[in-house]
Amino acid sequence: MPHATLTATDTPPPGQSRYGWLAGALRSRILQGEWAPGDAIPPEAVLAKGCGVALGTMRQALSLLVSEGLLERRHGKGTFVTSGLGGASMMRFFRFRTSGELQATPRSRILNMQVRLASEDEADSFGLPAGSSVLALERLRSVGEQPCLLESIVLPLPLFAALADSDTRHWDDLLYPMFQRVCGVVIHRAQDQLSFTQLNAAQAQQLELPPGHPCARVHRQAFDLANQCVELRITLGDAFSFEYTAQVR
Amino acid sequence: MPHATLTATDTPPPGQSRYGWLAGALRSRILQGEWAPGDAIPPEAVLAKGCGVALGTMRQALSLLVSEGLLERRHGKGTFVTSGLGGASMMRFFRFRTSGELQATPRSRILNMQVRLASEDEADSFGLPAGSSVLALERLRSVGEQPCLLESIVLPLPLFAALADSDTRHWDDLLYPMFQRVCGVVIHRAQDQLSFTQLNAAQAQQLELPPGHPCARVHRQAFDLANQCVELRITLGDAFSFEYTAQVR
DNA sequence: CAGTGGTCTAGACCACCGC
DNA sequence: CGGTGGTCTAGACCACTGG
Repeated sequence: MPHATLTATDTPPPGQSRYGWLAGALRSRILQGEWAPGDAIPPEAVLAKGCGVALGTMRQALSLLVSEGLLERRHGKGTFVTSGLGGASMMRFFRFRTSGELQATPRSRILNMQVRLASEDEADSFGLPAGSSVLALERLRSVGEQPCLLESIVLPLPLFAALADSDTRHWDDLLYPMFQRVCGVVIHRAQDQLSFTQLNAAQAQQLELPPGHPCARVHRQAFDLANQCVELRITLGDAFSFEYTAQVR
Repeated sequence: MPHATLTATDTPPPGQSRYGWLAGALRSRILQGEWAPGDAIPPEAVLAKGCGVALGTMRQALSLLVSEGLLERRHGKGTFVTSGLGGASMMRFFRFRTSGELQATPRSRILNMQVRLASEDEADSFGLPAGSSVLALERLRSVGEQPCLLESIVLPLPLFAALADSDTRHWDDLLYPMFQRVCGVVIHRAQDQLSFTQLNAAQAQQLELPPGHPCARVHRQAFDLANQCVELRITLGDAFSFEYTAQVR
């Protein structure tokens, strides 16, 4: 009757270390949804006993998952499944000076939403078969009355179907928490490719800048807990407002 | 007569963990030069015995210094003091297509070198008293015959005096290894602030681009092992060749 | 106070390296 | 082969959290 879910009693590590194997087993249980994001997993001592392994070994396995960003430890409270990226992280690349105040979360307006066929690259990124559908959005973000970022967002479609049927006028300013609430998708990691280009006529009009104006371009791929790409996004903003700090080593 | 240098036998941790205190002691001994960059420190077992502490505790202390980038472990060989940043790391921000081939280390030419008084900001960054001198350089980097990066470099002066007396025509293409060889300065970490601007007339001429051409600007502060800023650098390059990938989380 | 993660010990054995 | 770091154990005690 003890140990409800055991994972190791019968499976010696193949060519791996034992804690590496334990980490893999726990990772599967987390991705499979055994504990929801934000929930606490069982105490170390219980997991260790349940897997028939020493406490230190289990701690080493948990540390691996913590360093992957899948778990968070809170001293005296427990070990918790990560709850995902907050949201406004696009502003990390820009400094918009509206009228002296500090950075605020920009207001969002969806300019356009449509369902269309995925391009080859998109299907590839999302791991979808050729000919699949995606949800394509255009979105304008403004601080005060001033437009500052123009975004083009692509989402894989069976997954985000709930959004396609909703009224974009009621969407939140932050998409990632909404993705989680509405579609159960947790954004866990993103990769941003930065470059500079110039605005075409349509883009310039939306951002209230002259055509040909220099702009910074952020090409983002966002990934869920299972490390599957679930969002492609291109963000454009005034190049002179671009400012980003990178640590080397 | 055993244990040549002991550090812990008489000093219980104040409010810190024991491994944190051990890490601090080892950090001091490293910065003080007890082991040179690239050298191996004594084996874990010896250090642990010498400090009167369990092996696991010493390993925890070493792990801290490894995560700080001060030490590197090599399985079966030993634990080594970090030997510093390689060099060509500026190219991580640009993709210059010269004629199909991949990225090569650009050739360097020093356009100008002078000793001058430090600005207030410079003295501040370097931790120098007001009125100190610095070594100021201008440097052009080229791939093939094509100029691609224009750099303005400032170095604190008692430290880099050996460079002020040397012939810039014989300098290496990579500065950081040369800093280490000639001045004993190990560059360990850097912080790069990216932004966008336009070339003035003089800059444009050096880079063989039109004045006002869009360019990316990298403002770098480089730090030594003791985390002291020892180089300020501003790098300019064609904005449309800029390309950088950032990981979020 | 009971329950959690954090630190520490003293040992054992394994995996990699170079001679 | 001897020496190094890497893994693992079975325990003890400390420090933080919350009721």
